[in-house]
Amino acid sequence: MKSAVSEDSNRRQDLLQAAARLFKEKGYEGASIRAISSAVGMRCGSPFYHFENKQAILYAVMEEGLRQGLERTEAAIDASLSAREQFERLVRVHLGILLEEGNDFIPVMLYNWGALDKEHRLKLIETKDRYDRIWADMVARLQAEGELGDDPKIARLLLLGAMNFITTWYKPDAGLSIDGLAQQVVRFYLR
Amino acid sequence: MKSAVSEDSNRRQDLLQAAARLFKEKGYEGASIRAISSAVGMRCGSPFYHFENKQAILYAVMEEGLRQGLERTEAAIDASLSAREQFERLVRVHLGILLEEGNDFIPVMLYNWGALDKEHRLKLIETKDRYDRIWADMVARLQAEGELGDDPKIARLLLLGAMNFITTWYKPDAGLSIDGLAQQVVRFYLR
DNA sequence: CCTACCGATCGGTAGG
DNA sequence: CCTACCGATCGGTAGG
Repeated sequence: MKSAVSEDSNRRQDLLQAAARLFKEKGYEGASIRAISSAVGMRCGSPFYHFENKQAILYAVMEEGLRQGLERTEAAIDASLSAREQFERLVRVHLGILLEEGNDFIPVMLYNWGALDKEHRLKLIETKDRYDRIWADMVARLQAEGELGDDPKIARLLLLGAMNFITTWYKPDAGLSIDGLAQQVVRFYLR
Repeated sequence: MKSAVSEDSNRRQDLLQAAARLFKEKGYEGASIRAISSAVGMRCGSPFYHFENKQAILYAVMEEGLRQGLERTEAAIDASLSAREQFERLVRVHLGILLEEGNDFIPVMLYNWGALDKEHRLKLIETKDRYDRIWADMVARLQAEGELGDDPKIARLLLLGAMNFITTWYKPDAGLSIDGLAQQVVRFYLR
């Protein structure tokens, strides 16, 4: 008897992981189905047993990223924490989502959003909004303590933008840990 | 008799502009030579009269961006300004380089750096470093007045990252001018 | 999931 | 800069 997670879904997950890594490295158009297939030891026709087409793979990568990211982020919320403590946690979790090994899903979403079909985009917006709301609340708490500039939308966008852009230059082996980076980010914004 | 700027270089410039716009919109791999050609009314073989290959177009786009950007940025430096005034000017210029219509060169560089050949990349690093030095000096001045977090490298990267990421969501027609945005950025960082 | 294959499109070239 | 073309690669499919 097979386990609850069937071998089929294992292979599907393998494809998703490989696709995420390659989409992040080379972009959606730059990563071919052949490259994704051979990264998991398949032939170039086989991914279409798991996904309808290449767009569906891109969509699944982003959906998986949002699912994982929202789960981790919501798990980091604790009403008993001070604003500063809560901020420290959210920053650390967000940087983990962006930079930890194997976490290529959200970077793919950030930098290949324009490659996704409009209909697929609409299906993700609701989840993205839940994300944004968490950060909007966080910014509101910090502003209530006089900690950030006064336009809440700009504050949120600049804050997240600064973190999101780290994806483009961060190298795991350059002597700067994600924990260290998270501390620096917090110290930069909350003095 | 022809003018100093020959028609040849006009067509080359047209190609560069169209390539920058399409690379920004669709990414390097997503924008075909055919699309770039037809955007300027050429046939698909003609760009190779002006450029050796597609990589050379990408390189030329980035080089043009750096050239224009550095020129504007250096022109904005004025030793008689206060740190805050200097910061306001640099932010405005940087946002202009990123967001003004027709300024697609630097965004292409920021988001397609990985698509450029290693040898080409090396040839641009010197100019990029001049850019970074200007901002490093700016950050040092602000820190000397106690205005930013204390790690200079992180401060520079987060500051520029927050601005650079604006490229991914800014829409010129959404009621937020670049001037207004620049003011918000300054107010966010220097309270 | 593989084999064998398809039409379309790609970057690039020769010759004018 | 166009015409006409090339080999390579692409996403995707039928049949098993």
